[in-house]
Amino acid sequence: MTSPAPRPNDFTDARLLLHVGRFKNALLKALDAEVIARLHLRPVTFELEHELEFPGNSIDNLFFVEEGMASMTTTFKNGSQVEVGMFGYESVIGVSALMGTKCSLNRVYTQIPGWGYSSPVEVARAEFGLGGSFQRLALGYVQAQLVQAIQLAGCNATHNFEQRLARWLLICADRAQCDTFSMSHEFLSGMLGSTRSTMSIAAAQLKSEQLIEYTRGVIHILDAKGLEKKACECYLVIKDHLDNYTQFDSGISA
Amino acid sequence: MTSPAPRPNDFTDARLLLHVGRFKNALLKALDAEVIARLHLRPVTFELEHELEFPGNSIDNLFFVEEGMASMTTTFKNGSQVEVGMFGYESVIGVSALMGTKCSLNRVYTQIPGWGYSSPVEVARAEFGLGGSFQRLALGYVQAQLVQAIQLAGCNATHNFEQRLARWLLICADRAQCDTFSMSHEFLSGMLGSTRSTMSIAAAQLKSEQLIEYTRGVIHILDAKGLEKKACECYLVIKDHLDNYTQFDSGISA
DNA sequence: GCAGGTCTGTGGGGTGGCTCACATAAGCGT
DNA sequence: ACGCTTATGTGAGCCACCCCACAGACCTGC
Repeated sequence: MTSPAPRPNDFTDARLLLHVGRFKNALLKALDAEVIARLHLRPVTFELEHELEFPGNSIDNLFFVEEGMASMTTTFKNGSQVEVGMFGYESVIGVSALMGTKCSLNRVYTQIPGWGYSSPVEVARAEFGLGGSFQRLALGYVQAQLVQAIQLAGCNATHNFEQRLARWLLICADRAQCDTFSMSHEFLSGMLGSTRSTMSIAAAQLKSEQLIEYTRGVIHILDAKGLEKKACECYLVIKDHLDNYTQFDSGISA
Repeated sequence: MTSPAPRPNDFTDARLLLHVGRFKNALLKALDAEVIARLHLRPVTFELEHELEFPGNSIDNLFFVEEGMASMTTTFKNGSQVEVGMFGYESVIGVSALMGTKCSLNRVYTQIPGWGYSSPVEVARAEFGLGGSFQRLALGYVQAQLVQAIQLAGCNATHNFEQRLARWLLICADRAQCDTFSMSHEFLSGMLGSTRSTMSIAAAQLKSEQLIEYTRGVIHILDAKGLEKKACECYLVIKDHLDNYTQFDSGISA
Protein backbone atom coordinates (compact mmCIF):
# COMPACT_ATOMS: atom_id res chain seq x y z
CA MET A 1 0.00 0.00 0.00
CA THR A 2 2.27 2.82 1.23
CA SER A 3 5.94 2.45 0.55
CA PRO A 4 8.26 1.82 3.50
CA ALA A 5 9.45 4.90 5.37
CA PRO A 6 12.68 6.09 3.78
CA ARG A 7 15.70 5.28 5.88
CA PRO A 8 17.96 8.31 6.28
CA ASN A 9 21.02 6.17 5.74
CA ASP A 10 19.96 4.76 2.38
CA PHE A 11 22.55 6.81 0.66
CA THR A 12 25.36 5.47 2.80
CA ASP A 13 24.80 2.07 1.24
CA ALA A 14 28.18 1.06 -0.07
CA ARG A 15 26.95 -0.24 -3.39
CA LEU A 16 25.10 2.96 -4.10
CA LEU A 17 27.99 5.25 -3.16
CA LEU A 18 30.11 3.38 -5.62
CA HIS A 19 27.75 4.30 -8.40
CA VAL A 20 27.33 8.00 -7.74
CA GLY A 21 28.83 9.94 -10.57
CA ARG A 22 28.77 6.98 -12.88
CA PHE A 23 25.15 6.21 -13.36
CA LYS A 24 24.06 4.90 -16.70
CA ASN A 25 20.65 6.46 -16.25
CA ALA A 26 20.58 9.72 -18.17
CA LEU A 27 18.60 11.61 -15.58
CA LEU A 28 20.58 10.43 -12.55
CA LYS A 29 23.78 11.15 -14.42
CA ALA A 30 22.77 14.77 -14.73
CA LEU A 31 22.03 15.26 -11.04
CA ASP A 32 24.35 16.53 -8.31
CA ALA A 33 25.35 14.27 -5.45
CA GLU A 34 23.21 16.20 -2.95
CA VAL A 35 20.11 15.70 -5.04
CA ILE A 36 20.89 12.02 -5.49
CA ALA A 37 21.25 11.75 -1.72
CA ARG A 38 17.84 13.28 -1.15
CA LEU A 39 16.16 10.82 -3.54
CA HIS A 40 16.88 7.87 -1.22
CA LEU A 41 17.70 5.60 -4.11
CA ARG A 42 17.69 1.86 -3.65
CA PRO A 43 18.91 -0.63 -6.19
CA VAL A 44 16.18 -2.78 -7.69
CA THR A 45 16.22 -5.51 -10.28
CA PHE A 46 13.70 -5.69 -13.08
CA GLU A 47 12.78 -9.31 -13.71
CA LEU A 48 11.20 -10.27 -17.02
CA GLU A 49 7.51 -9.31 -17.08
CA HIS A 50 7.76 -7.64 -13.71
CA GLU A 51 5.06 -4.99 -13.52
CA LEU A 52 6.29 -1.54 -12.60
CA GLU A 53 2.88 0.07 -13.02
CA PHE A 54 -0.59 -1.36 -13.31
CA PRO A 55 -3.75 0.63 -14.14
CA GLY A 56 -5.51 1.72 -11.01
CA ASN A 57 -2.68 0.82 -8.66
CA SER A 58 -1.16 3.62 -6.63
CA ILE A 59 2.32 4.77 -7.62
CA ASP A 60 4.58 4.27 -4.60
CA ASN A 61 7.97 4.51 -6.21
CA LEU A 62 9.69 6.11 -9.13
CA PHE A 63 12.04 3.81 -11.02
CA PHE A 64 15.22 4.95 -12.70
CA VAL A 65 16.31 2.42 -15.29
CA GLU A 66 20.02 1.65 -15.52
CA GLU A 67 19.79 -1.44 -17.71
CA GLY A 68 16.98 -3.27 -19.43
CA MET A 69 13.83 -2.12 -21.16
CA ALA A 70 10.20 -1.77 -20.14
CA SER A 71 7.10 -1.14 -22.23
CA MET A 72 4.01 0.87 -21.53
CA THR A 73 0.87 -0.59 -23.04
CA THR A 74 -2.78 0.35 -23.26
CA THR A 75 -5.20 -2.48 -22.77
CA PHE A 76 -8.39 -2.38 -24.80
CA LYS A 77 -11.71 -3.81 -23.79
CA ASN A 78 -11.21 -6.80 -26.06
CA GLY A 79 -8.09 -7.65 -24.09
CA SER A 80 -5.54 -6.69 -26.73
CA GLN A 81 -2.52 -4.71 -25.63
CA VAL A 82 -0.67 -2.22 -27.76
CA GLU A 83 2.59 -0.61 -26.87
CA VAL A 84 2.51 3.15 -26.46
CA GLY A 85 5.94 3.84 -25.03
CA MET A 86 9.31 2.35 -24.23
CA PHE A 87 11.56 2.92 -21.23
CA GLY A 88 15.31 2.41 -21.15
CA TYR A 89 18.42 3.90 -19.59
CA GLU A 90 17.12 7.41 -20.26
CA SER A 91 13.90 6.85 -18.35
CA VAL A 92 12.26 7.48 -15.07
CA ILE A 93 9.11 5.42 -14.67
CA GLY A 94 6.26 6.92 -12.71
CA VAL A 95 6.70 10.59 -13.56
CA SER A 96 2.94 10.95 -13.83
CA ALA A 97 2.98 10.78 -10.02
CA LEU A 98 4.89 14.06 -10.15
CA MET A 99 2.21 15.51 -12.40
CA GLY A 100 -0.53 15.06 -9.82
CA THR A 101 -1.71 11.62 -10.86
CA LYS A 102 -1.91 9.18 -7.99
CA CYS A 103 -2.82 6.04 -9.90
CA SER A 104 -1.11 4.39 -12.80
CA LEU A 105 -3.04 4.77 -16.02
CA ASN A 106 -1.26 2.21 -18.14
CA ARG A 107 0.55 -1.03 -17.62
CA VAL A 108 4.34 -0.79 -17.55
CA TYR A 109 6.34 -3.98 -17.43
CA THR A 110 9.80 -5.32 -18.07
CA GLN A 111 10.53 -6.60 -21.56
CA ILE A 112 14.25 -6.94 -21.24
CA PRO A 113 15.44 -7.77 -17.72
CA GLY A 114 17.74 -5.30 -16.07
CA TRP A 115 18.10 -3.21 -12.96
CA GLY A 116 17.92 0.33 -11.70
CA TYR A 117 16.99 2.40 -8.68
CA SER A 118 13.76 3.19 -6.95
CA SER A 119 12.86 6.39 -5.13
CA PRO A 120 9.85 6.66 -2.81
CA VAL A 121 7.26 8.84 -4.43
CA GLU A 122 6.87 11.25 -1.47
CA VAL A 123 10.60 11.84 -1.49
CA ALA A 124 10.64 12.40 -5.24
CA ARG A 125 7.64 14.74 -4.99
CA ALA A 126 9.41 16.76 -2.34
CA GLU A 127 12.53 17.03 -4.45
CA PHE A 128 10.43 17.98 -7.47
CA GLY A 129 8.77 20.69 -5.39
CA LEU A 130 12.13 22.35 -4.76
CA GLY A 131 12.09 23.47 -8.36
CA GLY A 132 15.72 22.67 -9.01
CA SER A 133 17.53 20.44 -11.45
CA PHE A 134 15.42 17.40 -10.62
CA GLN A 135 12.29 19.26 -11.58
CA ARG A 136 13.84 20.56 -14.74
CA LEU A 137 15.04 17.10 -15.79
CA ALA A 138 11.83 15.33 -14.86
CA LEU A 139 9.82 17.83 -16.89
CA GLY A 140 12.23 17.40 -19.77
CA TYR A 141 11.65 13.69 -19.63
CA VAL A 142 7.89 14.11 -19.55
CA GLN A 143 8.18 16.26 -22.62
CA ALA A 144 10.28 13.59 -24.35
CA GLN A 145 7.68 10.99 -23.45
CA LEU A 146 4.97 13.24 -24.86
CA VAL A 147 6.89 13.62 -28.09
CA GLN A 148 7.22 9.85 -28.25
CA ALA A 149 3.48 9.31 -27.77
CA ILE A 150 2.61 12.02 -30.29
CA GLN A 151 4.92 10.60 -32.90
CA LEU A 152 3.61 7.08 -32.34
CA ALA A 153 0.06 8.34 -32.76
CA GLY A 154 0.91 9.76 -36.18
CA CYS A 155 3.09 6.81 -37.10
CA ASN A 156 0.47 4.20 -36.28
CA ALA A 157 -2.05 6.11 -38.37
CA THR A 158 0.05 6.19 -41.53
CA HIS A 159 3.11 3.94 -41.70
CA ASN A 160 3.04 0.31 -42.71
CA PHE A 161 3.99 -2.66 -40.63
CA GLU A 162 7.52 -3.16 -41.92
CA GLN A 163 8.46 0.46 -41.29
CA ARG A 164 7.05 0.32 -37.81
CA LEU A 165 8.78 -2.96 -37.05
CA ALA A 166 12.12 -1.50 -38.07
CA ARG A 167 11.40 1.54 -35.95
CA TRP A 168 10.54 -0.65 -32.97
CA LEU A 169 13.68 -2.74 -33.24
CA LEU A 170 15.90 0.32 -33.45
CA ILE A 171 14.30 2.13 -30.54
CA CYS A 172 14.48 -1.02 -28.47
CA ALA A 173 18.15 -1.48 -29.28
CA ASP A 174 18.88 2.13 -28.36
CA ARG A 175 16.94 2.09 -25.10
CA ALA A 176 18.30 -1.22 -23.91
CA GLN A 177 21.71 -0.59 -25.43
CA CYS A 178 21.92 -4.08 -26.84
CA ASP A 179 21.21 -5.61 -30.23
CA THR A 180 19.78 -8.97 -29.18
CA PHE A 181 16.42 -9.46 -27.50
CA SER A 182 14.40 -12.44 -26.37
CA MET A 183 11.05 -11.83 -27.98
CA SER A 184 8.72 -14.02 -30.00
CA HIS A 185 7.04 -12.91 -33.20
CA GLU A 186 3.69 -13.40 -31.52
CA PHE A 187 4.61 -11.04 -28.74
CA LEU A 188 6.16 -8.34 -30.89
CA SER A 189 3.28 -8.32 -33.35
CA GLY A 190 0.97 -7.60 -30.42
CA MET A 191 3.11 -4.65 -29.33
CA LEU A 192 2.68 -3.20 -32.80
CA GLY A 193 -1.05 -3.83 -32.85
CA SER A 194 -0.79 -6.44 -35.57
CA THR A 195 -0.87 -10.21 -36.00
CA ARG A 196 1.72 -12.95 -35.79
CA SER A 197 1.53 -13.91 -39.44
CA THR A 198 2.08 -10.33 -40.56
CA MET A 199 5.04 -10.15 -38.21
CA SER A 200 6.56 -13.38 -39.50
CA ILE A 201 6.37 -12.19 -43.08
CA ALA A 202 7.92 -8.81 -42.28
CA ALA A 203 10.62 -10.43 -40.16
CA ALA A 204 11.43 -12.87 -42.95
CA GLN A 205 11.75 -9.92 -45.30
CA LEU A 206 14.19 -8.07 -43.03
CA LYS A 207 16.10 -11.32 -42.53
CA SER A 208 16.38 -11.87 -46.28
CA GLU A 209 17.94 -8.44 -46.52
CA GLN A 210 20.51 -9.36 -43.86
CA LEU A 211 19.27 -6.63 -41.55
CA ILE A 212 18.30 -8.98 -38.73
CA GLU A 213 18.50 -12.64 -37.87
CA TYR A 214 16.43 -14.66 -35.46
CA THR A 215 15.71 -18.05 -34.04
CA ARG A 216 12.96 -19.23 -31.74
CA GLY A 217 12.22 -16.22 -29.56
CA VAL A 218 15.49 -14.37 -30.08
CA ILE A 219 15.99 -11.47 -32.45
CA HIS A 220 19.39 -10.08 -33.33
CA ILE A 221 20.01 -6.85 -35.19
CA LEU A 222 22.75 -7.26 -37.77
CA ASP A 223 22.67 -3.94 -39.58
CA ALA A 224 21.25 -1.00 -37.68
CA LYS A 225 22.09 1.47 -40.43
CA GLY A 226 20.24 -0.64 -42.96
CA LEU A 227 17.27 -0.95 -40.64
CA GLU A 228 17.23 2.80 -40.30
CA LYS A 229 16.65 3.10 -44.03
CA LYS A 230 13.70 0.74 -43.74
CA ALA A 231 12.26 2.51 -40.71
CA CYS A 232 10.00 5.51 -40.92
CA GLU A 233 11.24 8.94 -39.94
CA CYS A 234 9.55 8.50 -36.59
CA TYR A 235 12.55 6.59 -35.32
CA LEU A 236 14.90 9.53 -35.44
CA VAL A 237 12.35 11.96 -34.04
CA ILE A 238 11.78 9.78 -30.99
CA LYS A 239 15.45 8.90 -30.59
CA ASP A 240 16.53 12.52 -30.70
CA HIS A 241 14.20 13.51 -27.92
CA LEU A 242 14.93 10.56 -25.66
CA ASP A 243 18.66 10.94 -26.17
CA ASN A 244 18.87 14.67 -25.61
CA TYR A 245 16.26 15.82 -23.15
CA THR A 246 18.83 16.26 -20.38
CA GLN A 247 20.81 18.76 -22.40
CA PHE A 248 19.40 22.12 -21.55
CA ASP A 249 20.97 23.79 -24.54
CA SER A 250 20.36 21.04 -27.05
CA GLY A 251 18.72 21.67 -30.38
CA ILE A 252 15.50 20.48 -28.81
CA SER A 253 15.24 22.90 -25.94
CA ALA A 254 17.18 25.75 -27.52
CA MET B 1 10.88 37.81 -32.03
CA THR B 2 10.53 38.61 -28.31
CA SER B 3 7.04 39.29 -27.06
CA PRO B 4 6.18 42.85 -26.04
CA ALA B 5 7.09 43.80 -22.47
CA PRO B 6 4.10 43.03 -20.25
CA ARG B 7 2.25 46.15 -19.23
CA PRO B 8 1.56 46.18 -15.50
CA ASN B 9 -1.94 47.45 -16.10
CA ASP B 10 -3.01 44.65 -18.44
CA PHE B 11 -5.24 43.27 -15.78
CA THR B 12 -7.06 46.53 -15.30
CA ASP B 13 -8.41 46.16 -18.81
CA ALA B 14 -12.15 46.52 -18.40
CA ARG B 15 -13.07 43.64 -20.69
CA LEU B 16 -10.76 41.30 -18.83
CA LEU B 17 -11.95 42.29 -15.38
CA LEU B 18 -15.46 41.51 -16.48
CA HIS B 19 -14.45 37.98 -17.21
CA VAL B 20 -12.56 37.14 -14.05
CA GLY B 21 -14.39 34.49 -12.14
CA ARG B 22 -16.40 33.47 -15.15
CA PHE B 23 -13.89 32.12 -17.55
CA LYS B 24 -14.95 29.28 -19.76
CA ASN B 25 -11.41 27.98 -19.86
CA ALA B 26 -11.13 25.13 -17.38
CA LEU B 27 -7.68 26.07 -16.19
CA LEU B 28 -8.32 29.80 -15.80
CA LYS B 29 -11.57 29.00 -14.03
CA ALA B 30 -9.66 27.10 -11.37
CA LEU B 31 -7.20 29.92 -10.65
CA ASP B 32 -7.46 32.65 -8.00
CA ALA B 33 -7.75 36.27 -9.05
CA GLU B 34 -4.18 37.07 -7.88
CA VAL B 35 -2.75 34.37 -10.09
CA ILE B 36 -4.84 35.52 -13.02
CA ALA B 37 -3.52 39.03 -12.44
CA ARG B 38 0.09 37.84 -12.55
CA LEU B 39 -0.44 36.05 -15.88
CA HIS B 40 -0.99 39.34 -17.72
CA LEU B 41 -3.75 37.89 -19.85
CA ARG B 42 -4.79 39.59 -23.03
CA PRO B 43 -7.81 38.66 -25.10
CA VAL B 44 -6.95 37.19 -28.48
CA THR B 45 -9.09 35.90 -31.30
CA PHE B 46 -8.35 32.66 -33.08
CA GLU B 47 -9.11 33.07 -36.77
CA LEU B 48 -9.62 29.99 -38.90
CA GLU B 49 -6.29 28.35 -39.76
CA HIS B 50 -4.40 30.79 -37.60
CA GLU B 51 -1.18 29.12 -36.47
CA LEU B 52 -0.61 29.14 -32.73
CA GLU B 53 2.55 27.06 -32.96
CA PHE B 54 4.80 26.13 -35.84
CA PRO B 55 7.69 23.65 -35.68
CA GLY B 56 10.95 25.42 -34.95
CA ASN B 57 9.37 28.73 -34.05
CA SER B 58 9.98 30.03 -30.56
CA ILE B 59 7.05 29.94 -28.16
CA ASP B 60 6.39 33.50 -27.05
CA ASN B 61 2.94 33.17 -25.59
CA LEU B 62 0.74 30.64 -23.90
CA PHE B 63 -2.83 30.58 -25.17
CA PHE B 64 -5.83 29.78 -23.03
CA VAL B 65 -8.77 28.77 -25.21
CA GLU B 66 -12.19 30.09 -24.25
CA GLU B 67 -14.04 29.18 -27.41
CA GLY B 68 -13.12 27.37 -30.58
CA MET B 69 -10.91 24.41 -31.33
CA ALA B 70 -7.34 23.95 -32.48
CA SER B 71 -5.52 20.86 -33.71
CA MET B 72 -1.97 19.73 -33.22
CA THR B 73 -0.56 17.85 -36.21
CA THR B 74 2.67 16.10 -37.06
CA THR B 75 3.93 16.71 -40.55
CA PHE B 76 5.68 13.83 -42.26
CA LYS B 77 8.39 14.09 -44.85
CA ASN B 78 5.95 13.31 -47.63
CA GLY B 79 3.98 16.38 -46.62
CA SER B 80 0.99 14.61 -45.09
CA GLN B 81 -0.32 15.91 -41.80
CA VAL B 82 -1.98 13.79 -39.16
CA GLU B 83 -3.73 15.12 -36.11
CA VAL B 84 -2.20 14.11 -32.79
CA GLY B 85 -4.16 16.27 -30.37
CA MET B 86 -7.08 18.63 -30.01
CA PHE B 87 -7.37 21.81 -27.97
CA GLY B 88 -10.59 23.32 -26.68
CA TYR B 89 -11.96 25.22 -23.71
CA GLU B 90 -9.98 22.96 -21.35
CA SER B 91 -6.67 23.75 -22.97
CA VAL B 92 -3.61 25.84 -22.58
CA ILE B 93 -1.53 25.83 -25.74
CA GLY B 94 2.22 26.06 -25.38
CA VAL B 95 2.72 24.18 -22.12
CA SER B 96 5.81 22.56 -23.55
CA ALA B 97 7.45 25.95 -23.02
CA LEU B 98 6.95 25.34 -19.31
CA MET B 99 8.61 21.94 -19.64
CA GLY B 100 11.87 23.43 -20.84
CA THR B 101 11.22 23.35 -24.58
CA LYS B 102 11.86 26.65 -26.28
CA CYS B 103 10.68 25.79 -29.76
CA SER B 104 7.41 24.38 -30.94
CA LEU B 105 7.66 20.79 -32.05
CA ASN B 106 4.37 20.45 -33.86
CA ARG B 107 2.01 22.64 -35.78
CA VAL B 108 -0.99 23.89 -33.84
CA TYR B 109 -3.67 25.78 -35.69
CA THR B 110 -7.28 26.86 -35.41
CA GLN B 111 -9.89 24.50 -36.81
CA ILE B 112 -12.94 26.16 -35.34
CA PRO B 113 -12.59 29.92 -34.92
CA GLY B 114 -12.92 31.30 -31.43
CA TRP B 115 -11.09 33.39 -28.91
CA GLY B 116 -9.16 33.18 -25.67
CA TYR B 117 -6.32 34.77 -23.76
CA SER B 118 -2.60 34.92 -24.24
CA SER B 119 0.04 35.11 -21.53
CA PRO B 120 3.68 36.02 -22.25
CA VAL B 121 5.81 32.96 -21.80
CA GLU B 122 8.28 34.56 -19.35
CA VAL B 123 5.40 35.60 -17.14
CA ALA B 124 3.87 32.14 -17.30
CA ARG B 125 7.23 30.54 -16.58
CA ALA B 126 7.66 32.74 -13.53
CA GLU B 127 4.22 31.85 -12.26
CA PHE B 128 4.90 28.19 -12.91
CA GLY B 129 8.13 28.47 -10.93
CA LEU B 130 6.21 29.58 -7.85
CA GLY B 131 4.99 26.02 -7.51
CA GLY B 132 1.40 26.97 -6.69
CA SER B 133 -1.94 26.23 -8.24
CA PHE B 134 -0.85 27.31 -11.71
CA GLN B 135 1.95 24.77 -11.67
CA ARG B 136 -0.35 22.05 -10.38
CA LEU B 137 -2.97 22.76 -13.04
CA ALA B 138 -0.51 23.12 -15.88
CA LEU B 139 1.07 19.79 -14.98
CA GLY B 140 -2.37 18.22 -14.75
CA TYR B 141 -3.08 19.47 -18.23
CA VAL B 142 0.21 18.13 -19.57
CA GLN B 143 -0.71 14.77 -18.09
CA ALA B 144 -4.13 14.91 -19.77
CA GLN B 145 -2.45 15.73 -23.06
CA LEU B 146 -0.10 12.81 -22.58
CA VAL B 147 -3.02 10.49 -21.95
CA GLN B 148 -4.64 11.79 -25.11
CA ALA B 149 -1.52 11.14 -27.20
CA ILE B 150 -1.03 7.69 -25.67
CA GLN B 151 -4.61 6.68 -26.32
CA LEU B 152 -4.44 7.97 -29.88
CA ALA B 153 -1.29 5.97 -30.47
CA GLY B 154 -3.06 2.78 -29.45
CA CYS B 155 -6.27 3.75 -31.21
CA ASN B 156 -4.62 4.49 -34.52
CA ALA B 157 -2.85 1.14 -34.37
CA THR B 158 -5.99 -0.93 -33.92
CA HIS B 159 -9.34 0.72 -34.53
CA ASN B 160 -10.97 1.11 -37.91
CA PHE B 161 -11.80 4.29 -39.70
CA GLU B 162 -15.48 4.52 -38.77
CA GLN B 163 -14.75 4.12 -35.06
CA ARG B 164 -12.06 6.74 -35.21
CA LEU B 165 -14.24 9.13 -37.16
CA ALA B 166 -16.98 8.84 -34.54
CA ARG B 167 -14.39 9.39 -31.84
CA TRP B 168 -13.08 12.47 -33.61
CA LEU B 169 -16.50 14.03 -34.06
CA LEU B 170 -17.37 13.49 -30.41
CA ILE B 171 -14.13 14.87 -29.04
CA CYS B 172 -14.40 17.84 -31.36
CA ALA B 173 -17.95 18.54 -30.22
CA ASP B 174 -16.90 18.33 -26.57
CA ARG B 175 -13.84 20.51 -26.92
CA ALA B 176 -15.55 23.18 -28.99
CA GLN B 177 -18.85 22.78 -27.16
CA CYS B 178 -20.81 22.83 -30.35
CA ASP B 179 -22.30 20.18 -32.60
CA THR B 180 -21.79 21.79 -35.99
CA PHE B 181 -18.42 22.33 -37.64
CA SER B 182 -17.25 23.67 -40.97
CA MET B 183 -15.00 20.94 -42.25
CA SER B 184 -14.75 19.15 -45.58
CA HIS B 185 -14.42 15.40 -45.94
CA GLU B 186 -11.08 15.93 -47.60
CA PHE B 187 -9.78 17.82 -44.63
CA LEU B 188 -11.11 15.53 -41.95
CA SER B 189 -9.85 12.40 -43.66
CA GLY B 190 -6.38 13.93 -43.57
CA MET B 191 -6.64 14.55 -39.85
CA LEU B 192 -7.36 10.87 -39.37
CA GLY B 193 -4.52 9.80 -41.64
CA SER B 194 -6.85 8.46 -44.29
CA THR B 195 -8.26 9.37 -47.69
CA ARG B 196 -11.21 11.36 -48.87
CA SER B 197 -13.02 8.45 -50.46
CA THR B 198 -12.78 6.42 -47.27
CA MET B 199 -14.10 9.40 -45.36
CA SER B 200 -17.03 9.92 -47.72
CA ILE B 201 -18.08 6.28 -47.40
CA ALA B 202 -17.86 6.32 -43.59
CA ALA B 203 -19.68 9.65 -43.41
CA ALA B 204 -22.44 8.34 -45.66
CA GLN B 205 -22.78 5.36 -43.35
CA LEU B 206 -23.14 7.51 -40.23
CA LYS B 207 -25.57 9.73 -42.10
CA SER B 208 -27.70 6.74 -43.13
CA GLU B 209 -27.94 5.83 -39.46
CA GLN B 210 -29.16 9.34 -38.62
CA LEU B 211 -26.15 10.00 -36.40
CA ILE B 212 -24.87 12.96 -38.37
CA GLU B 213 -25.91 15.07 -41.32
CA TYR B 214 -23.79 17.19 -43.60
CA THR B 215 -23.70 19.38 -46.62
CA ARG B 216 -20.81 20.91 -48.50
CA GLY B 217 -18.20 21.51 -45.81
CA VAL B 218 -20.49 21.49 -42.81
CA ILE B 219 -20.98 18.56 -40.46
CA HIS B 220 -23.72 18.44 -37.88
CA ILE B 221 -23.98 15.88 -35.10
CA LEU B 222 -27.56 14.68 -34.69
CA ASP B 223 -27.19 11.91 -32.15
CA ALA B 224 -24.17 12.06 -29.89
CA LYS B 225 -25.29 9.05 -27.84
CA GLY B 226 -25.61 6.98 -30.97
CA LEU B 227 -22.21 8.12 -32.18
CA GLU B 228 -20.75 7.09 -28.86
CA LYS B 229 -21.87 3.53 -29.51
CA LYS B 230 -20.08 3.62 -32.86
CA ALA B 231 -16.93 5.17 -31.45
CA CYS B 232 -14.15 3.17 -29.87
CA GLU B 233 -13.59 3.23 -26.14
CA CYS B 234 -10.80 5.75 -26.70
CA TYR B 235 -13.36 8.54 -26.79
CA LEU B 236 -14.35 8.19 -23.16
CA VAL B 237 -10.79 7.71 -21.95
CA ILE B 238 -9.68 10.94 -23.58
CA LYS B 239 -12.80 12.85 -22.62
CA ASP B 240 -12.53 11.83 -18.97
CA HIS B 241 -9.02 13.13 -18.68
CA LEU B 242 -9.58 16.38 -20.53
CA ASP B 243 -12.77 17.06 -18.59
CA ASN B 244 -11.44 16.32 -15.14
CA TYR B 245 -7.78 17.19 -14.88
CA THR B 246 -8.48 20.31 -12.86
CA GLN B 247 -10.17 18.36 -10.11
CA PHE B 248 -7.47 17.43 -7.71
CA ASP B 249 -9.56 14.75 -6.04
CA SER B 250 -11.13 13.32 -9.17
CA GLY B 251 -11.08 9.64 -9.93
CA ILE B 252 -8.14 10.35 -12.16
CA SER B 253 -5.82 11.93 -9.69
CA ALA B 254 -7.14 10.22 -6.59
C1' DG C 1 13.63 -41.36 -27.60
C1' DC C 2 9.16 -39.66 -27.16
C1' DA C 3 5.42 -36.46 -25.99
C1' DG C 4 3.83 -32.00 -25.44
C1' DG C 5 4.48 -27.20 -25.71
C1' DT C 6 6.19 -23.26 -28.12
C1' DC C 7 7.74 -20.88 -32.12
C1' DT C 8 7.86 -19.96 -37.05
C1' DG C 9 6.58 -20.79 -42.19
C1' DT C 10 3.07 -20.63 -45.17
C1' DG C 11 -1.26 -20.89 -47.54
C1' DG C 12 -6.28 -19.57 -48.73
C1' DG C 13 -9.85 -16.55 -48.50
C1' DG C 14 -11.81 -12.21 -47.10
C1' DT C 15 -11.90 -7.14 -46.37
C1' DG C 16 -10.83 -2.45 -45.28
C1' DG C 17 -8.78 1.01 -47.15
C1' DC C 18 -5.87 3.00 -51.03
C1' DT C 19 -5.34 4.96 -55.82
C1' DC C 20 -7.17 6.74 -59.67
C1' DA C 21 -10.89 8.27 -62.18
C1' DC C 22 -15.00 10.45 -63.41
C1' DA C 23 -19.63 12.22 -62.46
C1' DT C 24 -22.63 15.15 -60.04
C1' DA C 25 -23.88 18.93 -57.29
C1' DA C 26 -23.69 23.04 -54.54
C1' DG C 27 -21.95 27.57 -53.80
C1' DC C 28 -19.91 31.93 -55.76
C1' DG C 29 -18.52 35.62 -58.54
C1' DT C 30 -19.75 38.41 -62.40
C1' DA D 1 -27.88 32.96 -65.85
C1' DC D 2 -23.39 31.38 -66.71
C1' DG D 3 -19.14 29.31 -65.82
C1' DC D 4 -15.67 28.31 -62.24
C1' DT D 5 -14.36 26.26 -58.14
C1' DT D 6 -14.95 23.28 -54.50
C1' DA D 7 -17.27 19.34 -52.28
C1' DT D 8 -19.22 14.88 -52.43
C1' DG D 9 -20.82 10.21 -54.67
C1' DT D 10 -19.22 6.29 -56.60
C1' DG D 11 -16.90 2.66 -59.08
C1' DA D 12 -12.88 -0.48 -60.58
C1' DG D 13 -8.79 -2.50 -59.44
C1' DC D 14 -5.29 -3.33 -56.14
C1' DC D 15 -2.66 -4.20 -51.92
C1' DA D 16 -1.76 -4.66 -47.06
C1' DC D 17 -3.26 -6.88 -43.67
C1' DC D 18 -6.60 -9.84 -41.10
C1' DC D 19 -8.37 -14.42 -39.79
C1' DC D 20 -7.97 -19.17 -39.66
C1' DA D 21 -5.61 -23.25 -40.28
C1' DC D 22 -2.11 -26.48 -40.50
C1' DA D 23 2.65 -28.10 -40.90
C1' DG D 24 7.14 -28.29 -39.58
C1' DA D 25 10.81 -27.29 -36.36
C1' DC D 26 12.87 -26.75 -32.14
C1' DC D 27 13.01 -27.18 -27.13
C1' DT D 28 12.15 -29.30 -22.70
C1' DG D 29 10.87 -32.77 -19.46
C1' DC D 30 10.35 -37.36 -18.61
